[in-house]
Amino acid sequence: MGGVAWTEEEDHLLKKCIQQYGEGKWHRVPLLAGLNRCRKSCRLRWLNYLRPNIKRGNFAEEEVEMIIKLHKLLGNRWSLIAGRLPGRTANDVKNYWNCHLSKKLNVLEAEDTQLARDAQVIRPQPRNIGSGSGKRRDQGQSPSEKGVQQESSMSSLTFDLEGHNHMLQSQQDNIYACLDQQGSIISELSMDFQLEGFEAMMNGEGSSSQWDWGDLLLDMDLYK
DNA sequence: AACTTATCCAACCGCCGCTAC
DNA sequence: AGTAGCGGCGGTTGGATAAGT
Repeated sequence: MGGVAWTEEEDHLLKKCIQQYGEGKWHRVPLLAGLNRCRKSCRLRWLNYLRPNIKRGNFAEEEVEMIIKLHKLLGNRWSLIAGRLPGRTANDVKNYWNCHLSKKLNVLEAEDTQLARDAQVIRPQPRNIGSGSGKRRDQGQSPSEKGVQQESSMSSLTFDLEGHNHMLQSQQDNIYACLDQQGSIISELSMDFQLEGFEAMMNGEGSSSQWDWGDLLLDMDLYK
């Protein structure tokens, strides 16, 4: 493997530790679990292998389609992509992409380039609403990812940041404009969390780590 | 059977943004 | 304002195994 493989005993110790103390505080896990591993190794082992409900084996056709679609929208944001594939880890998705799909992508991109000449795609503009839950990396991004972010940037609609209320009002205005652009498809979206999040935002409860405006806009893109 | 090449995937590495001090 | 520590992320590595010659 890429490093020193985990033994069954180490797995058992880590599981026991997580069950006892919960996730997080990874810097303490090696000590608490009695493992001679760094915090990152413990976290990775848990997230990619030991965590409950991890789906193993081949990717289903629907999953592959979803990965392709999400990658087109998000670029190499593996954790975000994996977040929408229940039971799959970011590492799994990344490995699958690198092994199976990256080659296919070149072919698809060539086709897309041809299609793009024939049809102009209209996308929602205010893509930087909300802070988002994930990290942002400017370095190490693929050209396609940078392209996605550039495409997603809202250069024409800048927020007046004088006051928080004003900003929230702007967010609402922009999302409504966005909904108009998308043909008001929000009412047809089937996934519960989207509606819950939307209602929560409308009720002034703010966004959570599970949901933000970016999620809504992404879902709208996926819905197309 | 022996060797080479390709593929898979677990683990590691370095960097980033956030937070607390 | 500066910085150390942390969690988290994407890119890369390298051993195991399968497939090909």
